[in-house]
Amino acid sequence: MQSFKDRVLEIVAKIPKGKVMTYKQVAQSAGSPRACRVVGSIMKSNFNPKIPCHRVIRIDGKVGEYNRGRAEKIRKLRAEEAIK
DNA sequence: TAGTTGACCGGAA
DNA sequence: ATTCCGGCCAACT
Repeated sequence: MQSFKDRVLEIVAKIPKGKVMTYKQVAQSAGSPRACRVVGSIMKSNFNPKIPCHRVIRIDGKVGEYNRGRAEKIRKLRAEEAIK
């Protein structure tokens, strides 16, 4: 039995290149569509290169926050053509 | 065990 | 259009 945290990490790690998922979408895929806040908290607590958290953005299309800086996150997304 | 926190979302002013 | 407030749920202390 994996915790919600592990499940979210697994889903985020499965996000294909050039694709982006919203926090809510990830939370829903993890089993709790209303735990969008928890998803963010999980990521900052489990940041590792296997988890492309820069592909997880807000539902509004904004990048949200990032442990290394939003500019860096946006740059990566643009490099993958995941966003405008 | 209970309380606080938060990389969010949605609605209201 | 932007800004404020409340809610929701899991992790952390």
